[in-house]
Amino acid sequence: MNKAEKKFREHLKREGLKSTPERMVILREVLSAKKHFNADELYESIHKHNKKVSRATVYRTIPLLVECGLIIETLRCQGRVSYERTFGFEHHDHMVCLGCGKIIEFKDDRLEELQTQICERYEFKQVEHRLGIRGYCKECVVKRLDKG
Amino acid sequence: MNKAEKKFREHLKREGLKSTPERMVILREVLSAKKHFNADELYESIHKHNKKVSRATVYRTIPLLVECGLIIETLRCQGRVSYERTFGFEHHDHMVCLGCGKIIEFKDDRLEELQTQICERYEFKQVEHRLGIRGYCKECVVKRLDKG
DNA sequence: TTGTGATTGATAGTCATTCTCAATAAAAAA
DNA sequence: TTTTTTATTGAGAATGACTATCAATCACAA
Repeated sequence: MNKAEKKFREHLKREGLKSTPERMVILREVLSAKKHFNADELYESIHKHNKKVSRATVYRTIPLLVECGLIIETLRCQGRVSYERTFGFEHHDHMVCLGCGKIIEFKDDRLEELQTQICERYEFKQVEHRLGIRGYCKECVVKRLDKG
Repeated sequence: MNKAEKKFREHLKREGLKSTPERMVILREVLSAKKHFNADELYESIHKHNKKVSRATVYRTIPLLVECGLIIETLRCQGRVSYERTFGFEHHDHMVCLGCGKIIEFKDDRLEELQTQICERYEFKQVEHRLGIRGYCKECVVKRLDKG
């Protein structure tokens, strides 16, 4: 049992919920998921490994993982909610290329500091923040120039 | 005919699209809309003024207004896309209170500058950016303390 | 072991949004 | 001014991501 599983089990117990095998399967899949994933991708990934967990169960488990702090909701892609792991990862932000859909992750301590100051200015107690920048990666900038 | 309408008409013409009365009605409503609105609110607002424009037309027109730079998509509220005017407004960002839903708008030039630098670092040509901070406003912080 | 209530699976339901298509209309061309 | 072209409309059907339902099962506390 790894740390993430332990964290999840404790969270479930604290909330008066049960640690079912399905929930553990989903967690395991999340821990090996690619960087950004949506509910459907997670469901399919589980099924690719011959684990039979219903789609509804996947959807139901996601908010539990979010509450537990193991994953967060991140950039929407094609209007769909997507998630990424937070367990063992540092907070970061994203640039999304409108051309090719590439996601560039970045972290800048100055940004973190500035956000903290801004929140203090408004006496706002921050829980989470997200910066999303949309535009064109360098490859697409070149491509768009070529196209005229 | 005001500047926004002129801008919209020119954009439509440039794109080989038509300036229909319905589109102008929708634009007028957008210009008098409250700060943040969703498609349904816009539709209802139009109907409150006895203007008969179909819901589908409202949905169809929104992306045109976005392309034209008159409105932008902004914070999602209850999973629904919401919009706000950009015409005649400065870019700003949002803090959303998880307690009461209040939206605090803010602008900080240091943030704008930093984002520009970050984009330069990655050679990313920025089209738009959004920072959303979620947490608790000072009233809700107090309320939550009271509750224990 | 028993009892309780959470959880599952699979499908029906929901709802914001988009699609369809015949009729209409904006605007360019004649 | 009239005709032509094609974009656009309205209204309801369709879509699809996500949630609700419910009988059966199961995790876990006693």
